[in-house]
Formats: sequence, structure tokens, C-alpha cells
Amino acid sequence: MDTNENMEEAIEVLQQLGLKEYEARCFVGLSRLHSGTAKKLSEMTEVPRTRVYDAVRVLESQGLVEVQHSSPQEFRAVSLEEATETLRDQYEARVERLENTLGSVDIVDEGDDTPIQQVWSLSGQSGIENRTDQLIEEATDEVVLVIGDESLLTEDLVDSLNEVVSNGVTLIIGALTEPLEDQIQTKVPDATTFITGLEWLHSENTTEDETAIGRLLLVDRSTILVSSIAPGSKEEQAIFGEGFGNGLVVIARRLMAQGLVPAHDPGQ
Amino acid sequence: MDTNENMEEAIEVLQQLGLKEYEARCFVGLSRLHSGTAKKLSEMTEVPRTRVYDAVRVLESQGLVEVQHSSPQEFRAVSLEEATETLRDQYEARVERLENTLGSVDIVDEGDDTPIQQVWSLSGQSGIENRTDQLIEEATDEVVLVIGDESLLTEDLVDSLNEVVSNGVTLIIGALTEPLEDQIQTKVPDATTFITGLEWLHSENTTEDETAIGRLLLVDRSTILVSSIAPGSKEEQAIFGEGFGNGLVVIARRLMAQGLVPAHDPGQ
DNA sequence: CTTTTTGTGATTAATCGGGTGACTTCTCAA
DNA sequence: TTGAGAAGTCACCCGATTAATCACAAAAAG
Repeated sequence: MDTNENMEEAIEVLQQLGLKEYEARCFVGLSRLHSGTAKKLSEMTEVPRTRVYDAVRVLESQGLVEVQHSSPQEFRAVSLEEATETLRDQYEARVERLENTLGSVDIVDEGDDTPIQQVWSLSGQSGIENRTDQLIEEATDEVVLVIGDESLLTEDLVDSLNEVVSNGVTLIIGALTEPLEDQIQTKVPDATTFITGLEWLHSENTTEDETAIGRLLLVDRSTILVSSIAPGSKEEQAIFGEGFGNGLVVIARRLMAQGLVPAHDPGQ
Repeated sequence: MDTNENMEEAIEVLQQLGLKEYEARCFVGLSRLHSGTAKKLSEMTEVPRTRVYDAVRVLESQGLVEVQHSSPQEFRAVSLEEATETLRDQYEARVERLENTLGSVDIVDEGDDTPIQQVWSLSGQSGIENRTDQLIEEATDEVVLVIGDESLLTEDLVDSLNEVVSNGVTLIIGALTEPLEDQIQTKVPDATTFITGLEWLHSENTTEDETAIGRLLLVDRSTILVSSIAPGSKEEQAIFGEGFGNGLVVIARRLMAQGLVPAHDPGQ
């Protein structure tokens, strides 16, 4: 019965979704009640009674709480299903508005270009994930992918892989362990799989301060993405390079020719 | 060329999506550039140059911007598609976490009950929409619905209506205008439709301070929802009552018997 | 070697949100 | 009727966050 922990987490998430602390506490409180007054709510949520009214009013205007205008007035939360649906709608609307507005903004560009040796870094689980998928979908010849952790083999990734392989792209996927290799074989049957020979990828003996490799992606031998997962924070970080002559890409080709794919040498 | 307005709106939306002002400005600025330095960004976004670095760092950690660690370092925004996809992923993850945590929180209830004459009010477009859909889906006998504005006939609503009608529920839908009635006939072929006789529902002569009726829903003659759309703010507000003996419901039945559905008298 | 540009850190100012108490109105019971 | 307590509204304080400016060291550029 970790109801308490769950409540705390729910409050946190609601704040990430844009609610203030008092609003979040009140909503969670009301979710545990069929209906309640300001006093009761205040007692159970530790929100000052006089502030419950403000908080609830905001919640009501967002469609998360209903109010009965009696005296004393009563509040109740909408069902969890209604709440999540409403939140989703809200967000979808915002993202769409962003698409429309940003999509019709003129690009000034200013031809800012040193087109050589560009190595970019980006971080954040989902951002890297999306970039990975996108790069895979743009492949025309060959995709070499090494997956460092089971959790990175997401549904979207599998979809991208299967889509591109059906376009005739050669797909070579490496795994760290046999179970993971089996999983890949099942989900992406048309891929050539292998167990990577790069021992330093392994995170078995990952101590406190050791960084584990997350993904390693080489598309058409000209675009590379390597990601690692920071030890403590679990934050994924990646570097990313484009262009056949790109230094990072060259190194990656060498590396792979050396030991990554024993039977298949992508070097020249 | 209202690029400027669009930029302002994009910045606003990004803030609603959780970014700070500087972060939002920087992202929009970078979206207009193929790549840029802190100086250029500062000039075009009016963000103090020395603060650009912080803002961009946050954006990078969210997967919205990539950084090239050269000197001077260069920044560039990920594509709009990647950005929106990343934002969507983030949000979906949060909402799911909310579902899990709130779903497994114990209900204490405290049997707080004066089960008579409860009239609840709720507001917010999407909240009311979801409640409407849910009430329709719970119907077992009859649904009477009057739609005051075309924009309220959403896809989800149509789905709910068609689902419930296939379960043998009688469906009576009123419209304010003939074109709207035609639209309903097309989208929900199994419903009985009519043009409402309640003239006061019409919003034609809506002046500044006149409130227009949004929806009017009566489910199984025991649950009622009436919504109105505030003149200036466009905010939708609704009241909602349950129970056959509920005062609001009784009034609604009378009202409908009187003039709403000429040929079909739901009163007794 | 000087000058400008770049990046970091600290510092100030303003805004926002959490927290508390005064005060009016309402309800209920004596 | 009246008095006590509860309900609801306001206004205020204070701490934290964020916008905005400044001072300074390192690095490029000329």
C-alpha cells in the first residue's frame, strides 16, 4: 500500500503538466473523495483552506473538477479517464498550434556555413530516439545499428527498421547479449544480427562513474550517431555527424571495419 | 507575411508547453536559422547574449536543439517534425505516469452524501466535451441532444453517438439550422433529427453581452447537461445534474415536453 | 600584441507562487 | 434573536524563480 508515494508522484506529474502545487494537491485529494468541501480538502491535502477556493476554481476552468454552488460548496474531480483525455486534448491542441505557427514562419537563414567537420551533440531520451528513427527512415543503402540496452528497442524504432528494410536497405544490427539478439531477430526478421565484438560497450561492470554506450548508428556509411547513458542521471547523450568526409564518420567506419562486424567489413 | 505574429504566438505556445521565455525565444529564433551563434541569436531574439547559453543548454537537454562544441559554438534547432514528436512523447509519458499513479491511489471516500438536488458546474471546452461523450456512452434508453454550434459536432462526439445508437438507444438530435441538421443526418444516419423550436437558443442576434447556448443533453431522462458559451471569452460553461428527481432534470423534461421536440414528448 | 569576440559567473530587479491572517457573511443551535 | 463557529473573500508577506545587467577571464582575430 504505497498510496502515499503514488500521491506524491501524481502531484509531481501534475505539476509537470502545468498545474501549480496547490492545484495538483487539490486534484489528487479530490480524486480520493467522491466529493468534498474546502475544509475536508484542506485537511487531507495540507493546502491552506483559504487557498483551496482559488485552486479549485482554476481546476474547474480547466475541466478537471466540478463545483456545486451550494453552501458549503462541494467539489469533486472528474473521472481519471475524463481527466487524462482532457489533458491529452489540451496538449494536442497546443502542439498543433505550434506546428501551424512555426511552420509558417519565414526562414532567414543567413547562409551560416562551415560545411566541414560538423559534429553536433544532442541529449534527452526521446529527442535522440526521434533522431535515430528519422535517420533510419532516410537511409537508401545500408543501416548499421548497435543497441546497447534492451530498453532502447522501442516500438517506433522497430517500425522504422521494418519500413526501411522493405525498401531494400541492408540492415545489420548488433546486440550486446544473446537474449537481446534473439529479440531483435523476432521483431525485425529481415535484419542480419550479430553479437558485437566491442567489449568496451558492455555495461556489466559498470561502476558508479562508468558510462555505458546506448546506441551506435551508421547510415549509408555517411551519417553517424553515437549515444551514451550517463551513470548517475540516466540522461542519454549523443553526438552526431554527417557527410562521408566527416572526421567522426571516418573514425566510425574504421572502428567498425576493425572489430564491430566480424564478417561484414564496411570499410573500403 | 505575418511572420512576426506567428513568431509571437509560437513563443507563447512554447511557454504553455513548459519552456521559459528565453528558451522559447531562442528555439523560435533557431527555427528560422539553419544554424547560428549566440551573438546572432541574441540579436534576432532580443535575448541577452550571455543568457543565450543557458537557454540553449536547457533546450538541448530536452532534445529540441543540437549544439556544436566549437568556438564559437553553433546551435541549431531540430526539425519541426522532430520537435513536435519529442514534445508529444514527453507529454504522453507524463499522462501515462499520471494514469498509473493516480489509478492506484486508494479512495477514502468518507461517504460524503447529500444525494439530492445535486447540480454541478464545470467549464472548459474539452472538459465539457469529454463529459458529454461519456454521458452519451453510458445511455441505455434514450439520448436527446441539441447542438448550438457547428463547431461542437466533433469527431469524438459523432463516434460516441454512433456507438450508442448501435446498442439500441433512441437518438434524438436537434439543430439550430437546416445545414447543421443535414450535417448531423449525414454523420449519424440512425438519429432522429429536428430543428429546435426554442428560439432563444439562436445566437444570430447575439450582441456583446448575450450568452449563446452551446449544448443541451438529456440522457435516459435522468441526467442533464446544459452548456453556454460566454460572449467575450468564448469560454464554455456547463451545468450538470443527475437523478430522475433532480430539480434541474425535472425542469429540463418540462422544457422539452413543451416546445423543444414538437412531435416527440419526453415528459410524462 | 592589441582589440574584439566568446563564454562563465555573480549580482540585481521583478515577478510569481506559496503561506498566513484579517474580516464579512452565512448557518445553525441555543 | 443572538451568538458561536464555519464558510468564503481579500489583502498582504516572504521566499523562490526568472528576467535582466554587469564584471571578468579565455580565446580568436587582426
